[in-house]
Amino acid sequence: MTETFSIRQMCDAFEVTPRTLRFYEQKELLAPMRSGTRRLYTRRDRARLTLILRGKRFGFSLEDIRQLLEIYDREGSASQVVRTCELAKAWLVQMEAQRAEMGAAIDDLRAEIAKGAALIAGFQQAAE
Amino acid sequence: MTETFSIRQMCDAFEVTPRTLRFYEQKELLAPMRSGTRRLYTRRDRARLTLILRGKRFGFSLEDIRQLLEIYDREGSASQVVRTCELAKAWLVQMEAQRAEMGAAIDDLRAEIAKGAALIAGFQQAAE
DNA sequence: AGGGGAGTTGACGTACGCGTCAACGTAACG
DNA sequence: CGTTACGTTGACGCGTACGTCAACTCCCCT
Repeated sequence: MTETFSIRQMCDAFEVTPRTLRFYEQKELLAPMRSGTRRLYTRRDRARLTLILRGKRFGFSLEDIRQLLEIYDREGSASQVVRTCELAKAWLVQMEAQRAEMGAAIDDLRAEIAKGAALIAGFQQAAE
Repeated sequence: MTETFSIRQMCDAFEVTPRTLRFYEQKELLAPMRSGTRRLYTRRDRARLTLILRGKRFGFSLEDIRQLLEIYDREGSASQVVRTCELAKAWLVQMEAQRAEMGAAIDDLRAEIAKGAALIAGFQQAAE
């Protein structure tokens, strides 16, 4: 039931190269099991990789993402959980700010498109 | 009234180094005027730099951003404007997708924080 | 005239995120 | 038993985005 993936299956599923997966492992973002020397990726590894690729799309560094992943690793003492929770809240603030800025950028771009559309309409009018 | 900035004033205003501004210029993201050999940054350059730094925060490459900046450069023939407008719309789709994904990531993180808070509440209960 | 301070152009160095070999292991198939 | 396929560990290379000198030019000020 713990369906495991080979490195190739992971690559096909997530559109990354083996090099990338090994690199993430070296950077301690992933820690797949081994069957002999071969890597076996579990559901947990797939969840982590999803978060890694998502983080990258937002422009976070792998080191940033490594911190973030710790938040999703439910383990540790009470004080550890408290610390992690604080860290998570800090991330939340960051991400909400970025989302807001993205909204502003989208509005700007929309306005620019509207200006362009108006220009085009002008051209067509002139051509009639 | 075309208040221009020296390179140092730009750096202080945007928290970047001279090297960064010269690098952006070399990559044709900026094209400040010159007074002799010295760079003079106009309002237009400041607007562009704002867009550049914003784009970087979203994880876009400088080459991506160079494309984006063309959209904000209102100049050219009818067909040029049409082409630019199409490009802008493609960007809009991309950015809206990224914003949506950011929303999902934020929700995930919020849920994780809630789980942590529940755990902490449990610890406190046990300590009473 | 001399000395600062700000700016300029190379040129080399560096951190990050992988790409790309080479050389080897090993499990399976005919 | 050979070979074919898949996987492994180094090790070096490369593109991006700058940092960090060095060496020189201006311009201003006393």
